[in-house]
Amino acid sequence: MAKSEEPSSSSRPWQSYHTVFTNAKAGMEGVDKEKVQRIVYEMSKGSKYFENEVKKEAYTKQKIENMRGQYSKLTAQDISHHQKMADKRILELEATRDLSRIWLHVDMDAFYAAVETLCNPSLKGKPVAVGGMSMISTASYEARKFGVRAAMPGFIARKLCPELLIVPVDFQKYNHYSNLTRKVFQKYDPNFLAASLDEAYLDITSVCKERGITGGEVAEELRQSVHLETGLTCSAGVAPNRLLAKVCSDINKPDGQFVLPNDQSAIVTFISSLPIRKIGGIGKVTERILKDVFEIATCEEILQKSSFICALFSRSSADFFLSVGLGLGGTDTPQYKIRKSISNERTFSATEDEALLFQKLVDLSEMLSADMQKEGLFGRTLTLKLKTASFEVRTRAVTLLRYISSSEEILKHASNLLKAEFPVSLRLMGLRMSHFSEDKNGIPPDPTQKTLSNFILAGDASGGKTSDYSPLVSDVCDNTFSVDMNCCPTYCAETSCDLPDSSMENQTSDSTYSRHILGNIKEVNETVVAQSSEPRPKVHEPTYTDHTIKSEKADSYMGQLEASSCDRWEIDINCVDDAGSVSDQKQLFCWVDGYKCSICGIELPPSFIEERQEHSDFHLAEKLQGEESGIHHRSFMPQQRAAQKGHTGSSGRQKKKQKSSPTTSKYVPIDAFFVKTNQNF
DNA sequence: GGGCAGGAGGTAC
DNA sequence: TTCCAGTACCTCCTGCCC
Repeated sequence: MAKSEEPSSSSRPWQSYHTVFTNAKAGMEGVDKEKVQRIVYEMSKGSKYFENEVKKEAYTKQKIENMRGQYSKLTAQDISHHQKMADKRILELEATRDLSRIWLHVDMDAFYAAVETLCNPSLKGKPVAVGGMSMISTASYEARKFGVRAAMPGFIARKLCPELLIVPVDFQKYNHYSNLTRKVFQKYDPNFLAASLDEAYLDITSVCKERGITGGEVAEELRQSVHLETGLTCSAGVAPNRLLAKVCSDINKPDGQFVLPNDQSAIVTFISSLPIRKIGGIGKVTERILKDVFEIATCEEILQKSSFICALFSRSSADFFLSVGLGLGGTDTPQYKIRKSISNERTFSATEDEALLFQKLVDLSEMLSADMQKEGLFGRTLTLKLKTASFEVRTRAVTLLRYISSSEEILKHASNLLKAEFPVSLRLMGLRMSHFSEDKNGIPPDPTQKTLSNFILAGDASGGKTSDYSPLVSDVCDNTFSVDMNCCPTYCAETSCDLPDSSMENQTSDSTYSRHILGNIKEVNETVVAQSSEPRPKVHEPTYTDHTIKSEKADSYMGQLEASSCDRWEIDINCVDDAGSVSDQKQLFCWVDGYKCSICGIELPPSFIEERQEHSDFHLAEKLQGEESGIHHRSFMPQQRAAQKGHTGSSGRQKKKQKSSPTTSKYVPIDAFFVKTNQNF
């Protein structure tokens, strides 16, 4: 959008198409950047991907403009104040400097491509890329000369280098060779940190001391050993910390090494001219922000602009930048790394066929469950990731009260998240599980912990075992994907009934999100009959004193909510009036002649899907809330109170959901800027 | 104010 | 011809709740 409108870029529009593909990478020094940029631009132009990139670019520009505005508003007094803070912080950070360790970073050279070449010598000396037409994982150094690189689509790579040989990925092979390299690494540091299949950090302090040799000598020996064991070459960097070691390993790639002595003045000299982009954690966007807002291009300049950094960034971001300016990085060896999440995602041809999308979700659920079970993991936050046909990425999450791992349970909750997005055309779906149980059996780590979930569960003070879970997959399959597809845009198939007994845990209230959304209808003492082909259990007649909603009741709520998602539902309300008599009311909601509301007569054509949905929801909520106000004068259980408050949250969540659309131009506060601060450097 | 949750965005490989 | 990945981590924000 904006970029092609700029006069400077009108004759060469590709120059303002900011792609990572022109960024310097080892082996790409002599590449004709302009040519690469033009080809990438021309191959991308007009595609949905391109359009999305343009949107993202506009977002970044806005971010930069906002920061520039803040920057220019800083008064001399502000700057002086922040300079003092920065100086103080720099002293504090400097005090943490540890020059006693020697770190070695090993990086295999074009690992996947090298393994393929090793296994198939006919590839030697030829431009090789590992991956497919849609994406390339690694490119050989011969291919890099043409501008081909990792994370580039194969069809663009082929355009850049018509002779390019594209080899499919084979992780079995890479794992095998990776294990061979790791056996070597282990000899030098049994606790080495594997950053990926082809990278590792080794603390070689002890080896150097014990054998009386330098870091450079260890690196030389290790590289030879790796080559002997695998036939592959690697590059190494030796430095006092991991951040610098990683930078160093890139300097003499391929098959080379660089040593930065454990000496502060050497570090200062090294850092002074180092481009910020060389630092792990500073990517395309961060680099642009630092350059365009602060005019910072090298690490040294970070310190020169430290007052502005402290003024405009959050504490943790500022700390990260100042550390980079000082050449500080990780020197300790973490005892163990705890997995935080596990996920899988798949890209496919864009489709809005809900049955097809559901099948993909089934596959993902099974894959995720299998992966979790392999590692003995139980999680309670499930995140659905979607990429629309226009490359817009959405994530939708739900945190459950219980830790789960079975594919049925995953699918049940994932389905609810997915159906709330319908109708939608997707090209990618993914599932991520996080919030793992410390206990391998899925028992919450600390039931007394003061969390909202526990608060809601407090009614079950006995801590009794939850009832066996009855998979609701059939519900999901039968109801969710066969109903009128004007489905509810909110996650509403989950219910949030009162939880006076633990048996409810499984069937209900396992969604904070739904708790918010459903808070407004949950206190209604009624039975709602969904118009579903699925036979529903018979529901008992509730009374004043009947706070205990059994699982069947939960099921009926579920039916109600599913019904609310549709264009037609019927409420069958048994409400209790002040005199204690029970009245029976029925109200049918449907679209008469396909467009007229049976309740209020408003006309909305079928194409107004969201509007109709909102309208349907409105009547349902109106009805239920009306009854709620009439029948509930009794005191609430704690759980009920929580859920009542959750009600007010629904609007916030909904609002947020709307706001989250990437198409919405958002004002981004300065603090919204992100910088990765604690990687294993 | 602090913790939690959901969502977005950035980064690395 | 083909037409932009998958996994995992992190920070930050907003909104809500206690």
